[in-house]
Amino acid sequence: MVTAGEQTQSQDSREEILKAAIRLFASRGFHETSMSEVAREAKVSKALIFWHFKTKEELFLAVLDKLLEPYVIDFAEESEKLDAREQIRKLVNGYVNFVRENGSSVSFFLRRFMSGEEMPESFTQQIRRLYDLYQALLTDRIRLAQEQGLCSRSTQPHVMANFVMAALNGLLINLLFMSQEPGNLDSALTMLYGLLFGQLSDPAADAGPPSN
Amino acid sequence: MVTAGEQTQSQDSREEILKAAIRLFASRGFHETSMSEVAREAKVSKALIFWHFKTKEELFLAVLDKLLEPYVIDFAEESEKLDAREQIRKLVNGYVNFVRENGSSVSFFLRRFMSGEEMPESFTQQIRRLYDLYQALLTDRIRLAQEQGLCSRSTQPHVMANFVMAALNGLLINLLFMSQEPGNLDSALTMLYGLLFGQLSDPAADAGPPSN
DNA sequence: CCCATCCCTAACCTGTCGGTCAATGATGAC
DNA sequence: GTCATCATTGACCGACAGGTTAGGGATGGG
Repeated sequence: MVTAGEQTQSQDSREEILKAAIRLFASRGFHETSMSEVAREAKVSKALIFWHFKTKEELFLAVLDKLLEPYVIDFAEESEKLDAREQIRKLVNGYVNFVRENGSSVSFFLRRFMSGEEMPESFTQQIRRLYDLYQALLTDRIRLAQEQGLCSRSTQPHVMANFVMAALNGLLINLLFMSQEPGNLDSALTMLYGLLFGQLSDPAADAGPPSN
Repeated sequence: MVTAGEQTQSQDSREEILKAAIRLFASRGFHETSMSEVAREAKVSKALIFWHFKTKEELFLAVLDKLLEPYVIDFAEESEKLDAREQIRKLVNGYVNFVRENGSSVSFFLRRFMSGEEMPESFTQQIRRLYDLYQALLTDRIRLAQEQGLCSRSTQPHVMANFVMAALNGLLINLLFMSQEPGNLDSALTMLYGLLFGQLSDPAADAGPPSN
Protein backbone atom coordinates (compact mmCIF):
# COMPACT_ATOMS: atom_id res chain seq x y z
CA MET A 1 0.00 0.00 0.00
CA VAL A 2 1.24 3.44 -0.85
CA THR A 3 0.81 5.98 1.89
CA ALA A 4 1.01 9.69 1.35
CA GLY A 5 4.48 11.22 1.37
CA GLU A 6 6.06 7.88 0.55
CA GLN A 7 7.84 7.34 -2.74
CA THR A 8 7.08 4.20 -4.68
CA GLN A 9 9.84 2.67 -6.73
CA SER A 10 7.95 3.79 -9.77
CA GLN A 11 7.86 7.41 -8.70
CA ASP A 12 11.53 7.26 -7.91
CA SER A 13 12.49 6.08 -11.36
CA ARG A 14 10.08 8.47 -12.97
CA GLU A 15 11.78 11.28 -11.13
CA GLU A 16 15.22 10.08 -12.21
CA ILE A 17 14.12 9.95 -15.81
CA LEU A 18 12.67 13.44 -15.61
CA LYS A 19 15.82 14.85 -14.10
CA ALA A 20 17.98 13.20 -16.73
CA ALA A 21 15.69 14.44 -19.49
CA ILE A 22 15.78 17.97 -18.13
CA ARG A 23 19.55 17.92 -18.12
CA LEU A 24 19.79 16.60 -21.66
CA PHE A 25 16.94 18.53 -23.27
CA ALA A 26 18.12 21.75 -21.68
CA SER A 27 21.72 21.36 -22.71
CA ARG A 28 21.33 19.76 -26.13
CA GLY A 29 17.76 20.39 -27.23
CA PHE A 30 14.89 18.11 -28.06
CA HIS A 31 15.85 16.68 -31.42
CA GLU A 32 19.48 16.25 -30.51
CA THR A 33 18.65 14.10 -27.51
CA SER A 34 17.75 10.46 -28.10
CA MET A 35 15.69 8.32 -25.80
CA SER A 36 18.62 5.92 -25.47
CA GLU A 37 20.74 8.77 -24.14
CA VAL A 38 18.07 9.71 -21.62
CA ALA A 39 17.94 6.07 -20.57
CA ARG A 40 21.71 5.91 -20.15
CA GLU A 41 21.78 9.20 -18.23
CA ALA A 42 18.98 8.04 -15.93
CA LYS A 43 20.53 4.58 -15.61
CA VAL A 44 17.36 2.75 -16.61
CA SER A 45 16.34 0.83 -19.68
CA LYS A 46 14.87 2.67 -22.60
CA ALA A 47 11.69 0.63 -22.33
CA LEU A 48 11.11 1.93 -18.83
CA ILE A 49 10.96 5.45 -20.15
CA PHE A 50 8.25 4.35 -22.54
CA TRP A 51 6.48 2.70 -19.67
CA HIS A 52 6.34 6.01 -17.79
CA PHE A 53 5.80 8.26 -20.81
CA LYS A 54 3.91 7.09 -23.86
CA THR A 55 6.07 8.98 -26.34
CA LYS A 56 9.12 11.19 -26.51
CA GLU A 57 6.75 14.11 -26.92
CA GLU A 58 4.99 13.27 -23.67
CA LEU A 59 8.29 13.13 -21.84
CA PHE A 60 9.09 16.52 -23.27
CA LEU A 61 5.82 17.97 -22.04
CA ALA A 62 6.52 16.64 -18.57
CA VAL A 63 9.91 18.33 -18.71
CA LEU A 64 8.32 21.63 -19.73
CA ASP A 65 5.85 21.31 -16.87
CA LYS A 66 8.62 20.76 -14.37
CA LEU A 67 10.73 23.60 -15.70
CA LEU A 68 7.82 25.98 -15.60
CA GLU A 69 7.13 25.43 -11.91
CA PRO A 70 9.23 28.31 -10.57
CA TYR A 71 7.77 30.75 -13.09
CA VAL A 72 5.59 32.92 -10.91
CA ILE A 73 5.64 36.62 -10.26
CA ASP A 74 6.34 37.16 -6.61
CA PHE A 75 5.25 40.69 -5.94
CA ALA A 76 4.08 40.56 -2.39
CA GLU A 77 1.32 42.55 -0.79
CA GLU A 78 3.73 44.43 1.35
CA SER A 79 5.06 46.08 -1.78
CA GLU A 80 2.00 48.27 -1.77
CA LYS A 81 3.45 50.13 1.16
CA LEU A 82 6.62 51.03 -0.70
CA ASP A 83 7.15 54.24 -2.56
CA ALA A 84 6.54 53.83 -6.31
CA ARG A 85 10.22 54.18 -7.04
CA GLU A 86 11.06 51.36 -4.66
CA GLN A 87 8.36 49.21 -6.18
CA ILE A 88 9.93 49.65 -9.59
CA ARG A 89 13.33 48.80 -8.17
CA LYS A 90 11.85 45.70 -6.64
CA LEU A 91 10.25 44.63 -9.89
CA VAL A 92 13.43 45.10 -11.85
CA ASN A 93 15.55 43.35 -9.27
CA GLY A 94 13.07 40.52 -9.12
CA TYR A 95 13.32 40.07 -12.85
CA VAL A 96 17.09 40.12 -12.86
CA ASN A 97 17.39 37.78 -9.92
CA PHE A 98 14.93 35.35 -11.38
CA VAL A 99 16.90 35.11 -14.59
CA ARG A 100 20.12 34.78 -12.65
CA GLU A 101 18.75 31.93 -10.58
CA ASN A 102 16.94 30.13 -13.36
CA GLY A 103 19.46 30.81 -16.08
CA SER A 104 19.45 27.37 -17.59
CA SER A 105 15.72 27.03 -17.95
CA VAL A 106 15.36 30.62 -19.09
CA SER A 107 17.83 30.08 -21.87
CA PHE A 108 16.14 26.80 -22.68
CA PHE A 109 12.78 28.50 -23.15
CA LEU A 110 14.35 31.44 -24.91
CA ARG A 111 16.02 29.16 -27.40
CA ARG A 112 12.88 27.21 -28.11
CA PHE A 113 10.88 30.37 -28.33
CA MET A 114 13.26 31.85 -30.85
CA SER A 115 13.64 28.78 -32.96
CA GLY A 116 9.90 28.68 -33.43
CA GLU A 117 9.91 24.97 -32.69
CA GLU A 118 6.49 23.98 -31.65
CA MET A 119 5.73 24.08 -28.00
CA PRO A 120 2.17 23.38 -27.09
CA GLU A 121 0.20 26.58 -27.28
CA SER A 122 -0.62 26.40 -23.59
CA PHE A 123 3.03 26.72 -22.62
CA THR A 124 3.88 29.65 -24.81
CA GLN A 125 0.69 31.31 -23.64
CA GLN A 126 1.55 30.69 -20.02
CA ILE A 127 4.97 32.29 -20.40
CA ARG A 128 3.58 35.06 -22.51
CA ARG A 129 0.92 35.79 -19.90
CA LEU A 130 3.55 36.11 -17.17
CA TYR A 131 5.64 38.37 -19.34
CA ASP A 132 2.69 40.60 -20.17
CA LEU A 133 1.62 40.67 -16.54
CA TYR A 134 5.09 41.77 -15.53
CA GLN A 135 5.09 44.47 -18.16
CA ALA A 136 1.67 45.68 -17.04
CA LEU A 137 2.88 45.81 -13.44
CA LEU A 138 5.89 47.82 -14.50
CA THR A 139 3.86 50.16 -16.66
CA ASP A 140 1.49 50.79 -13.79
CA ARG A 141 4.26 51.59 -11.34
CA ILE A 142 5.93 53.90 -13.79
CA ARG A 143 2.68 55.77 -14.24
CA LEU A 144 2.38 56.01 -10.49
CA ALA A 145 5.93 57.26 -10.13
CA GLN A 146 5.32 59.85 -12.81
CA GLU A 147 2.22 61.08 -11.05
CA GLN A 148 4.20 61.39 -7.85
CA GLY A 149 6.91 63.32 -9.65
CA LEU A 150 9.49 60.63 -8.97
CA CYS A 151 10.08 59.82 -12.58
CA SER A 152 10.58 61.70 -15.80
CA ARG A 153 7.31 62.51 -17.52
CA SER A 154 8.89 62.86 -20.94
CA THR A 155 7.75 59.44 -22.13
CA GLN A 156 4.50 57.53 -21.86
CA PRO A 157 4.58 54.84 -19.20
CA HIS A 158 3.99 51.90 -21.53
CA VAL A 159 6.68 53.05 -23.92
CA MET A 160 9.03 53.42 -21.00
CA ALA A 161 8.18 49.98 -19.63
CA ASN A 162 8.65 48.43 -23.04
CA PHE A 163 12.03 50.04 -23.33
CA VAL A 164 13.09 49.03 -19.85
CA MET A 165 12.18 45.42 -20.49
CA ALA A 166 13.97 45.37 -23.83
CA ALA A 167 17.06 46.77 -22.16
CA LEU A 168 16.80 44.23 -19.36
CA ASN A 169 16.43 41.42 -21.86
CA GLY A 170 19.45 42.59 -23.79
CA LEU A 171 21.50 42.88 -20.64
CA LEU A 172 20.44 39.48 -19.38
CA ILE A 173 21.29 37.90 -22.71
CA ASN A 174 24.73 39.40 -22.37
CA LEU A 175 24.97 37.77 -19.00
CA LEU A 176 23.58 34.39 -20.00
CA PHE A 177 25.13 33.86 -23.38
CA MET A 178 28.09 36.16 -23.71
CA SER A 179 29.32 35.40 -20.21
CA GLN A 180 29.85 39.04 -19.47
CA GLU A 181 31.10 39.89 -16.03
CA PRO A 182 28.17 40.61 -13.73
CA GLY A 183 29.77 43.97 -13.03
CA ASN A 184 28.70 45.10 -16.46
CA LEU A 185 25.13 44.31 -15.60
CA ASP A 186 25.37 46.27 -12.39
CA SER A 187 26.67 49.43 -13.98
CA ALA A 188 24.09 49.09 -16.74
CA LEU A 189 21.36 48.78 -14.13
CA THR A 190 22.65 51.93 -12.50
CA MET A 191 22.28 53.59 -15.88
CA LEU A 192 18.79 52.23 -16.27
CA TYR A 193 17.78 53.62 -12.90
CA GLY A 194 19.37 56.90 -13.88
CA LEU A 195 17.17 56.90 -16.95
CA LEU A 196 14.09 56.15 -14.89
CA PHE A 197 14.58 58.37 -11.89
CA GLY A 198 17.60 60.40 -12.81
CA GLN A 199 17.94 64.10 -13.28
CA LEU A 200 14.31 65.08 -13.41
CA SER A 201 15.06 68.06 -15.57
CA ASP A 202 11.56 68.65 -16.82
CA PRO A 203 9.76 70.89 -14.40
CA ALA A 204 6.96 69.06 -12.69
CA ALA A 205 4.15 71.26 -13.92
CA ASP A 206 1.49 70.37 -11.37
CA ALA A 207 2.73 69.50 -7.95
CA GLY A 208 2.86 65.82 -7.17
CA PRO A 209 0.82 64.52 -4.26
CA PRO A 210 2.53 64.78 -0.91
CA SER A 211 4.80 61.86 -0.29
CA ASN A 212 3.50 59.57 2.43
CA MET B 1 35.67 25.45 -71.90
CA VAL B 2 34.56 27.51 -68.98
CA THR B 3 35.16 31.21 -69.38
CA ALA B 4 34.97 33.71 -66.57
CA GLY B 5 31.52 34.98 -65.70
CA GLU B 6 29.90 31.95 -67.26
CA GLN B 7 27.99 29.47 -65.12
CA THR B 8 28.69 25.81 -65.67
CA GLN B 9 25.85 23.41 -65.09
CA SER B 10 27.73 22.27 -62.06
CA GLN B 11 27.86 25.73 -60.56
CA ASP B 12 24.18 26.16 -61.28
CA SER B 13 23.17 23.08 -59.38
CA ARG B 14 25.59 23.90 -56.60
CA GLU B 15 23.90 27.25 -56.25
CA GLU B 16 20.44 25.68 -56.19
CA ILE B 17 21.52 23.28 -53.49
CA LEU B 18 22.97 26.09 -51.41
CA LYS B 19 19.84 28.18 -51.70
CA ALA B 20 17.65 25.25 -50.71
CA ALA B 21 19.92 24.44 -47.79
CA ILE B 22 19.87 28.04 -46.60
CA ARG B 23 16.10 28.06 -46.66
CA LEU B 24 15.81 24.80 -44.74
CA PHE B 25 18.65 25.23 -42.26
CA ALA B 26 17.52 28.75 -41.46
CA SER B 27 13.90 27.84 -40.93
CA ARG B 28 14.23 24.45 -39.29
CA GLY B 29 17.78 24.18 -38.01
CA PHE B 30 20.64 21.87 -38.81
CA HIS B 31 19.66 18.63 -37.09
CA GLU B 32 16.03 18.91 -38.09
CA THR B 33 16.87 19.17 -41.77
CA SER B 34 17.75 15.99 -43.65
CA MET B 35 19.81 15.76 -46.77
CA SER B 36 16.87 14.14 -48.54
CA GLU B 37 14.80 17.21 -47.79
CA VAL B 38 17.49 19.48 -49.13
CA ALA B 39 17.62 17.33 -52.25
CA ARG B 40 13.86 17.50 -52.71
CA GLU B 41 13.80 21.26 -52.10
CA ALA B 42 16.64 21.78 -54.60
CA LYS B 43 15.09 19.34 -57.08
CA VAL B 44 18.25 17.26 -57.43
CA SER B 45 19.21 13.82 -56.27
CA LYS B 46 20.67 13.40 -52.83
CA ALA B 47 23.79 11.90 -54.35
CA LEU B 48 24.46 15.10 -56.24
CA ILE B 49 24.60 17.02 -53.00
CA PHE B 50 27.27 14.64 -51.80
CA TRP B 51 29.09 15.15 -55.08
CA HIS B 52 29.26 18.90 -54.42
CA PHE B 53 29.75 18.73 -50.66
CA LYS B 54 31.58 15.86 -49.05
CA THR B 55 29.44 15.79 -45.91
CA LYS B 56 26.40 17.45 -44.39
CA GLU B 57 28.81 19.41 -42.21
CA GLU B 58 30.58 20.79 -45.26
CA LEU B 59 27.28 21.88 -46.77
CA PHE B 60 26.50 23.60 -43.51
CA LEU B 61 29.80 25.45 -43.55
CA ALA B 62 29.12 26.62 -47.09
CA VAL B 63 25.74 27.88 -45.91
CA LEU B 64 27.34 29.78 -43.04
CA ASP B 65 29.83 31.31 -45.46
CA LYS B 66 27.08 32.47 -47.75
CA LEU B 67 24.99 33.86 -44.91
CA LEU B 68 27.94 35.73 -43.50
CA GLU B 69 28.64 37.63 -46.73
CA PRO B 70 26.57 40.72 -45.95
CA TYR B 71 28.04 41.01 -42.46
CA VAL B 72 30.27 44.04 -42.82
CA ILE B 73 30.27 47.33 -41.01
CA ASP B 74 29.58 50.04 -43.52
CA PHE B 75 30.75 53.19 -41.81
CA ALA B 76 31.97 55.25 -44.70
CA GLU B 77 34.78 57.77 -44.71
CA GLU B 78 32.37 60.60 -45.22
CA SER B 79 31.02 59.94 -41.75
CA GLU B 80 34.11 61.65 -40.37
CA LYS B 81 32.69 64.96 -41.49
CA LEU B 82 29.52 64.51 -39.47
CA ASP B 83 29.02 65.86 -36.02
CA ALA B 84 29.60 63.19 -33.34
CA ARG B 85 25.94 63.05 -32.54
CA GLU B 86 25.06 62.36 -36.15
CA GLN B 87 27.73 59.69 -36.32
CA ILE B 88 26.13 57.92 -33.38
CA ARG B 89 22.74 58.19 -35.01
CA LYS B 90 24.19 56.74 -38.16
CA LEU B 91 25.76 53.83 -36.29
CA VAL B 92 22.57 53.01 -34.45
CA ASN B 93 20.43 53.29 -37.56
CA GLY B 94 22.89 51.15 -39.46
CA TYR B 95 22.61 48.45 -36.82
CA VAL B 96 18.85 48.55 -36.78
CA ASN B 97 18.53 48.57 -40.54
CA PHE B 98 20.96 45.74 -40.93
CA VAL B 99 18.97 43.56 -38.57
CA ARG B 100 15.75 44.57 -40.29
CA GLU B 101 17.10 43.64 -43.69
CA ASN B 102 18.87 40.46 -42.65
CA GLY B 103 16.33 39.33 -40.10
CA SER B 104 16.30 35.70 -41.10
CA SER B 105 20.04 35.17 -41.03
CA VAL B 106 20.42 37.23 -37.88
CA SER B 107 17.91 35.10 -36.05
CA PHE B 108 19.56 32.01 -37.47
CA PHE B 109 22.95 32.99 -36.06
CA LEU B 110 21.40 34.20 -32.83
CA ARG B 111 19.69 30.89 -32.32
CA ARG B 112 22.82 28.88 -33.01
CA PHE B 113 24.85 31.17 -30.88
CA MET B 114 22.49 30.76 -27.97
CA SER B 115 22.07 27.06 -28.26
CA GLY B 116 25.80 26.66 -27.97
CA GLU B 117 25.74 24.20 -30.85
CA GLU B 118 29.15 24.05 -32.31
CA MET B 119 29.91 26.41 -35.07
CA PRO B 120 33.48 26.40 -36.23
CA GLU B 121 35.46 28.76 -34.05
CA SER B 122 36.30 30.92 -37.04
CA PHE B 123 32.66 31.85 -37.60
CA THR B 124 31.83 32.74 -34.04
CA GLN B 125 35.05 34.72 -33.92
CA GLN B 126 34.21 36.54 -37.12
CA ILE B 127 30.81 37.58 -35.85
CA ARG B 128 32.22 38.39 -32.45
CA ARG B 129 34.90 40.55 -34.04
CA LEU B 130 32.30 42.53 -35.95
CA TYR B 131 30.22 42.97 -32.84
CA ASP B 132 33.19 44.17 -30.81
CA LEU B 133 34.28 46.47 -33.61
CA TYR B 134 30.84 47.99 -33.69
CA GLN B 135 30.86 48.46 -29.96
CA ALA B 136 34.31 50.06 -30.10
CA LEU B 137 33.12 52.43 -32.81
CA LEU B 138 30.12 53.36 -30.72
CA THR B 139 32.19 53.82 -27.58
CA ASP B 140 34.57 56.07 -29.43
CA ARG B 141 31.82 58.26 -30.84
CA ILE B 142 30.17 58.55 -27.48
CA ARG B 143 33.43 59.68 -25.97
CA LEU B 144 33.76 62.23 -28.74
CA ALA B 145 30.23 63.47 -28.22
CA GLN B 146 30.86 63.78 -24.51
CA GLU B 147 33.99 65.81 -25.14
CA GLN B 148 32.03 68.09 -27.41
CA GLY B 149 29.33 68.50 -24.78
CA LEU B 150 26.73 66.85 -27.01
CA CYS B 151 26.10 63.98 -24.69
CA SER B 152 25.59 63.44 -21.01
CA ARG B 153 28.85 62.91 -19.16
CA SER B 154 27.26 61.08 -16.29
CA THR B 155 28.37 57.65 -17.49
CA GLN B 156 31.58 56.29 -18.90
CA PRO B 157 31.49 55.87 -22.67
CA HIS B 158 32.04 52.12 -22.69
CA VAL B 159 29.34 51.54 -20.11
CA MET B 160 27.02 53.69 -22.15
CA ALA B 161 27.84 51.86 -25.36
CA ASN B 162 27.33 48.53 -23.67
CA PHE B 163 23.97 49.64 -22.43
CA VAL B 164 22.91 51.05 -25.77
CA MET B 165 23.78 47.82 -27.52
CA ALA B 166 21.97 45.71 -24.96
CA ALA B 167 18.91 47.89 -25.37
CA LEU B 168 19.15 47.67 -29.14
CA ASN B 169 19.47 43.91 -28.96
CA GLY B 170 16.46 43.64 -26.71
CA LEU B 171 14.42 45.87 -28.98
CA LEU B 172 15.45 44.00 -32.08
CA ILE B 173 14.56 40.69 -30.49
CA ASN B 174 11.14 42.12 -29.80
CA LEU B 175 10.91 42.99 -33.46
CA LEU B 176 12.25 39.69 -34.79
CA PHE B 177 10.67 37.16 -32.49
CA MET B 178 7.75 38.79 -30.78
CA SER B 179 6.53 40.43 -33.98
CA GLN B 180 6.03 43.73 -32.25
CA GLU B 181 4.81 46.57 -34.41
CA PRO B 182 7.76 48.53 -35.74
CA GLY B 183 6.20 51.61 -34.20
CA ASN B 184 7.26 50.33 -30.80
CA LEU B 185 10.85 50.20 -31.99
CA ASP B 186 10.65 53.75 -33.27
CA SER B 187 9.37 55.21 -30.04
CA ALA B 188 11.93 53.19 -28.12
CA LEU B 189 14.68 54.55 -30.35
CA THR B 190 13.44 58.05 -29.63
CA MET B 191 13.80 57.21 -25.96
CA LEU B 192 17.26 55.87 -26.53
CA TYR B 193 18.31 59.04 -28.28
CA GLY B 194 16.78 61.00 -25.46
CA LEU B 195 18.96 59.05 -23.08
CA LEU B 196 22.04 59.70 -25.17
CA PHE B 197 21.59 63.33 -26.13
CA GLY B 198 18.60 64.37 -24.10
CA GLN B 199 18.33 66.98 -21.44
CA LEU B 200 22.00 67.67 -20.79
CA SER B 201 21.30 68.68 -17.28
CA ASP B 202 24.83 68.34 -15.98
CA PRO B 203 26.70 71.58 -16.59
CA ALA B 204 29.50 71.13 -19.11
CA ALA B 205 32.36 71.90 -16.79
CA ASP B 206 35.08 72.69 -19.29
CA ALA B 207 33.94 74.12 -22.59
CA GLY B 208 33.83 71.67 -25.46
CA PRO B 209 35.97 72.34 -28.51
CA PRO B 210 34.35 74.67 -31.02
CA SER B 211 32.07 72.80 -33.37
CA ASN B 212 33.38 72.71 -36.92
C1' DC C 1 0.88 -21.13 -1.80
C1' DC C 2 -0.87 -18.90 -5.68
C1' DC C 3 -2.11 -15.38 -8.42
C1' DA C 4 -2.55 -10.56 -10.05
C1' DT C 5 -0.40 -6.36 -10.41
C1' DC C 6 3.37 -3.44 -10.70
C1' DC C 7 8.27 -2.33 -12.36
C1' DC C 8 11.53 -3.26 -15.19
C1' DT C 9 14.60 -5.37 -18.98
C1' DA C 10 16.75 -7.53 -23.34
C1' DA C 11 15.76 -8.17 -27.70
C1' DC C 12 13.40 -6.87 -31.45
C1' DC C 13 10.91 -4.02 -35.30
C1' DT C 14 10.55 -0.45 -38.67
C1' DG C 15 11.64 3.81 -40.70
C1' DT C 16 14.91 7.30 -41.70
C1' DC C 17 19.33 9.15 -41.46
C1' DG C 18 24.01 10.34 -43.56
C1' DG C 19 26.67 8.50 -46.88
C1' DT C 20 28.45 5.27 -50.99
C1' DC C 21 28.66 3.24 -55.49
C1' DA C 22 28.22 1.61 -60.07
C1' DA C 23 26.27 3.14 -64.05
C1' DT C 24 25.16 6.64 -67.42
C1' DG C 25 24.12 10.96 -69.98
C1' DA C 26 26.37 15.12 -71.52
C1' DT C 27 30.42 17.74 -73.32
C1' DG C 28 34.27 19.03 -75.53
C1' DA C 29 39.37 17.72 -77.28
C1' DC C 30 41.58 15.29 -80.63
C1' DG D 1 34.19 8.80 -84.00
C1' DT D 2 36.13 8.02 -79.80
C1' DC D 3 37.77 8.90 -75.53
C1' DA D 4 38.39 11.17 -70.98
C1' DT D 5 36.26 14.07 -67.81
C1' DC D 6 32.35 16.12 -65.70
C1' DA D 7 27.66 16.03 -63.76
C1' DT D 8 24.01 13.31 -62.33
C1' DT D 9 21.22 9.46 -60.89
C1' DG D 10 18.72 5.33 -58.51
C1' DA D 11 19.71 1.72 -55.76
C1' DC D 12 21.82 0.52 -51.90
C1' DC D 13 24.23 0.26 -46.98
C1' DG D 14 25.05 0.24 -41.97
C1' DA D 15 23.79 2.89 -37.95
C1' DC D 16 20.64 4.57 -35.07
C1' DA D 17 16.23 6.71 -34.12
C1' DG D 18 11.59 6.05 -31.72
C1' DG D 19 8.77 2.61 -30.27
C1' DT D 20 7.06 -2.49 -29.13
C1' DT D 21 6.86 -6.94 -27.09
C1' DA D 22 7.34 -10.93 -24.38
C1' DG D 23 8.61 -12.10 -20.34
C1' DG D 24 10.97 -12.02 -15.55
C1' DG D 25 11.41 -10.74 -10.71
C1' DA D 26 9.26 -8.48 -6.72
C1' DT D 27 5.29 -7.70 -3.70
C1' DG D 28 1.15 -8.09 -1.31
C1' DG D 29 -3.87 -9.98 -0.82
C1' DG D 30 -6.54 -14.09 -0.48
